[in-house]
Amino acid sequence: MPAGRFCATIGLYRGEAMGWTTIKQIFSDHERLLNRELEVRGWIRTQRESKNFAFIELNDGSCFKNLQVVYGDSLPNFSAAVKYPLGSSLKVTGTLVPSPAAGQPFELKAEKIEVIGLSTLDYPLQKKRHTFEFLRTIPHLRPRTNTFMAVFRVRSLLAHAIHSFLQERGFVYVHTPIITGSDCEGAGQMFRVTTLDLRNPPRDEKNGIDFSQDFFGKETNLTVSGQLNVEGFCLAFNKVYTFGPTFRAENSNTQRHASEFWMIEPEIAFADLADNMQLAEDMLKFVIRYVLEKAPQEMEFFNRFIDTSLLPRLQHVLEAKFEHVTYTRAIELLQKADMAFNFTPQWGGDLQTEHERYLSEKIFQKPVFVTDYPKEIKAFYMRLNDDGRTVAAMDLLVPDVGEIIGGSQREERHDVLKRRIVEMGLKTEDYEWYLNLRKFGGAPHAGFGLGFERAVMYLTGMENIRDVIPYPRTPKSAEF
RNA sequence: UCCUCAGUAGCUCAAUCGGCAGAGCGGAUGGCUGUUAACCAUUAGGUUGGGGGUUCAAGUCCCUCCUGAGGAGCCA
Repeated sequence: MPAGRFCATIGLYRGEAMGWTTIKQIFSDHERLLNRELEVRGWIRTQRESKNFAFIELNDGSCFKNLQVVYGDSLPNFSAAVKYPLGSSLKVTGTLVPSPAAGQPFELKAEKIEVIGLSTLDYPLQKKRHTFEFLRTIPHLRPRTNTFMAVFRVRSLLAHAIHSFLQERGFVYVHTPIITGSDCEGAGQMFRVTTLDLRNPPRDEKNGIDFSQDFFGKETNLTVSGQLNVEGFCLAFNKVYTFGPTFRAENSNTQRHASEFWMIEPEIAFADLADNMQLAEDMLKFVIRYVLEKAPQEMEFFNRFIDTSLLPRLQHVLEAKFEHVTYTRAIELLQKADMAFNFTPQWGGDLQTEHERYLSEKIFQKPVFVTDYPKEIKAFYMRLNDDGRTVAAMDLLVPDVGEIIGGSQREERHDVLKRRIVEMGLKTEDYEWYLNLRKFGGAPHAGFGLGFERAVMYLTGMENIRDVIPYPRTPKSAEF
């Protein structure tokens, strides 16, 4: 049968019960299922054959583990089956029996092996280790590998964990717009959204581009943050959050940056910076605990093959109280450090990556909140402290990943906020609606942004953001 | 965007001073009665990222472009 043709009868989806047994069910209920006749459906991960018998490692996606299928030359299609290429999808019926060999407690002794979809000999995934770089060239196939099946299951669980944590605490999920009409969100370069003919755009009287003829009648872009929008909902619902895609057109080429990524932005009213940090710490601990509980096989795999210090480190984070240090104190600690930095730590300057790493990995060796940065290096909406020089901002630095959370208490005083907008060289008319939130019953409020992919990296030990996004988008790369 | 490194068989890599382009894995063929990245034997497989240049001779040296990785900046 040629590849791409289907021959076996396809079962219908029947809700939770699929009409056949999943490998997950077999692993969780193998004592009851032993010596029973079962049907499974999955893909050949690997196959080993001898003269009169053969083994297939079958994975059906229901769980991390493979099911060993054993079959002999009593099957009429034995000689054909040993040549089914890796990746082929099968329907196997047989009896679950105890395995006589070490390596697996049980196996499926096949009585019938039917091809659902044959693969071909040029299937790119081989019975050997592949580099992540190579697997990035086949993002549509890499979920069929151990590592990526584990990564993307954890990614899914982590998303659920975040929703669970926030929903259980009464947070309202707000879908802030992805297309934004304001170019003033203040977080980097944006992707333009337009239906104008780029080869021949309409011109205005100054020979500029006439955006009044564009789809929305003005310039529009993809969002770089939902924060400003969600603040309006925060001052109605009190506890709110966004969780959606975010787009940055920065030409960033690092392991930690992507052009399209997901971000979680909780925002709480009648709250200050300390409440904000407590929320961040509780949330991070909750989701770590959740993923460890729901994906023990995957996490064990990461700890064994990706990062051997992963589980001890996560356990340590669960037990530790996160550190808190002011920016001013952090600069002092860095200046006293017995370490030759490429950039000398100096009050008023940004913390360099090397400084952040030194703080979280050497001095504290656990997650650390750095707070109260100089107002000049932070966004206009962050609340001005009483000293007049710093703002109520916080960054959470974690070992190995770096900045995973950035947040602040927001400036709730109308006059101070207006002054800060002017000081930062921004136009007050662009922020009229935002200032109005302070005018019509404002309240102290605070929030933060959690980079979802960075959290996935932190929980899995994966070092490159391109390996925790199904189809990553980075500069010069938007294939598939 | 800047700095550094890399690109050779399907994959992972080697090729000494510029001198016949190789190995392992994967594939094919055969063998093997319990394999676990199975094992043993045989075998096929190449526009050395693209373009240009130097040279009797270029995978190797020079120029240029493309792609990838690591670091920096920006940030989540």
